[in-house]
Amino acid sequence: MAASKERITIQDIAEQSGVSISTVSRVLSGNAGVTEPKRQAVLAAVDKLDYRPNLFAQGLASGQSMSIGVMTQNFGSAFYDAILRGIIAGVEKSNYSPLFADGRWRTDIERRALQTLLNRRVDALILLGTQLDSDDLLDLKKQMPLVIVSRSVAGLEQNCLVVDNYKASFQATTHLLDRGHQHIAHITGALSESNVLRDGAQRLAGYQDALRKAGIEPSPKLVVEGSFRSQSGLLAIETLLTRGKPFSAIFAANDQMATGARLGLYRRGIRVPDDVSLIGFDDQPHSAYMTPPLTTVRQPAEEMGLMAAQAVLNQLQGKPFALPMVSAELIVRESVKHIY
Amino acid sequence: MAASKERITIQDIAEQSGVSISTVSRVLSGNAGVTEPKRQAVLAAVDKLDYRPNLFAQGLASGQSMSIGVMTQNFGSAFYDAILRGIIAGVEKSNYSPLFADGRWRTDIERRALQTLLNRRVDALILLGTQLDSDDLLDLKKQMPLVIVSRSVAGLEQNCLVVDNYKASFQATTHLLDRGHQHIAHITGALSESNVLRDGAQRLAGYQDALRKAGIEPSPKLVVEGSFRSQSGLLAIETLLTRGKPFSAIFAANDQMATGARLGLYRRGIRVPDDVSLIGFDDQPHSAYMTPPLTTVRQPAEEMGLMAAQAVLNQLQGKPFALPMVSAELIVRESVKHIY
DNA sequence: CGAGAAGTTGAAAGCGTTTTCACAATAATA
DNA sequence: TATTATTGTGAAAACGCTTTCAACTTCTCG
Repeated sequence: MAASKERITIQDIAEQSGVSISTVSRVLSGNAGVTEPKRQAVLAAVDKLDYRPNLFAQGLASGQSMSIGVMTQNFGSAFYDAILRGIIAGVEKSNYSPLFADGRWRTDIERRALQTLLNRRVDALILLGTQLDSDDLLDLKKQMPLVIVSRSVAGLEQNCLVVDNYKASFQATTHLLDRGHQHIAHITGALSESNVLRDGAQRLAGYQDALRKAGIEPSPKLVVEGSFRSQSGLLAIETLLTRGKPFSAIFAANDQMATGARLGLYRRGIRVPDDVSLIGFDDQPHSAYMTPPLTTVRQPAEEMGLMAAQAVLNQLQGKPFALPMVSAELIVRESVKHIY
Repeated sequence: MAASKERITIQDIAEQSGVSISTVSRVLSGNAGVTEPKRQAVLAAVDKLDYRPNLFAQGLASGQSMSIGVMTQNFGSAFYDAILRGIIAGVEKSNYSPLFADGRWRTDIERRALQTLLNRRVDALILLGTQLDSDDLLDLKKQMPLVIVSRSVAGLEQNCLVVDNYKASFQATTHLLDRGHQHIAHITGALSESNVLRDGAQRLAGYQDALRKAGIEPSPKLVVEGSFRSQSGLLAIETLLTRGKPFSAIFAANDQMATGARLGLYRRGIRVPDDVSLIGFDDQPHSAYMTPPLTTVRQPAEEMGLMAAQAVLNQLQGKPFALPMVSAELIVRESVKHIY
């Protein structure tokens, strides 16, 4: 565990095993032939002295940092954190290690964080829900392997890993319809924020189209714009109630807002699911423990992280890679009532 | 934004400003006198060419990486993530940048992750709830500035930042007593896990002593050991109910278990707080949105991160530093009923 | 058996900084 | 004014690795 007193270098290994440092470097990097006996000798020395190459020296000499920059938007977001875990797992068995940064959903902060990553000479980049504009992204893409998760960028479709929000949302709404609900409200995610977060818009579209397909014309009175935050879910209930148009179910564009909505209903003494049914989106860890447990749409976040990591690794090795559109899955729990 | 085509080096700056690279280095690092005109010239060149020193070269030459290793135990834990955010904020204005790793509460994984950090030559370390044994930690402490958050280690008291679990727990229990509760159950955190997670034990002690102080002998039948996970909170309700000893309130050692317990009560048709009152610990973001909103103990996680960062930065500069025991605060919401 | 191809190897040249060293220039002291 | 400190400065030596280059072996094949 403890690093030895004196830093040992490639020179030490060379002496210990009676070869030149070039040879040591070669056996360690593996990209050149070395006769077996020398190879063994070097390996033995490495093992004996517990040698660990100096990454700075390696980086300086080779121009590679053996690290992959990963930009999240918020440490603490259940969805993104799960992706992070997936990325860690995916990168684990490679020689690369991830370098994290947090954009905190603010373009200026993200740009600064990106600079830090770039300064550290990351060899590749994984961007989660980035706010950067497409020009910057296209530029980055030219410089190094790139994967963008949870946002699709025109011209970079190859490099984007997104879930089919529309379809998932369509399904969730259909689930409600199948259970006999006719008057279904929707709390949207943030809609306006320029190019970002179009997740919200896609989910809204899925909801509307599902309704139409069932022969129901979506009513503007039943959709209220949220911000993906719990608070906005709470507020949405007030708005909905004030508008006075009755509804028997609510589909929230994410679990946080569903949670907020749930509290709003509780405050008004409206029972879930007896009086109003509720569906969320994301399947946050705690959603399974809500009262009642929340029916929601699960995005395979961890798997997505894994896929992103794999794709980046493949690019790094010049191998082909593909990022299919991943589909989400409805998790049926107890927040939806069957109406007869 | 985009890095220029050709990497520009200190050499370019030297030429552009008509001085030697030594001088450039000096004005940039600031630790040697340079006459004002040259200084200005260099700065101008740096600005003009948008020069950014190569961190590898710097690291190699100076032996410093200008990075601080930060080990968390789980991306996705509300408490730890908040600390992470605090650390980021605290380190932001310095020249250092954080390097994150995830120990996932598994000693072997943590050791490996630590090695990665060490290989990257971090200049200092912040360890959150580490599982490493004290010998390793003492060893690390000798090598570099170190701050350990949320765990106290014998011989390293100076370097540990912990919250007063005992006191907070005592207060939470007292709150229940003050509201007239006599039969208070406790769902503990993980107790047995060797040296780690003694948070659980401290919270248990606080609970017991508060009871005793009120003249109530704590009953073993009312405490059930949990694991800090939601699931164990759910199970605990079953255990408690099976034991048959009545209780009017539950104090869970964290919010996750409180959430689990809440679901358990819901399943049994036991109302909160009408039939049973509930208190948690941690004040997770979503706890404010539970039904009913959960009374809980808030640890100032983000502030703790800030303090940890500051302490590490001070150490790095050879300045004195201190890590006071931070105290938690009871957040009264709606999950506790006043019994008359 | 001999010529060229292929495989091994060490010396040495970077990679882009920081830092030591020696020297020159300036300021302070006598 | 002559000496001695003090500063400011560039050349050059690290820092620890990768990679090119050239030399030397060892194969292959006609």
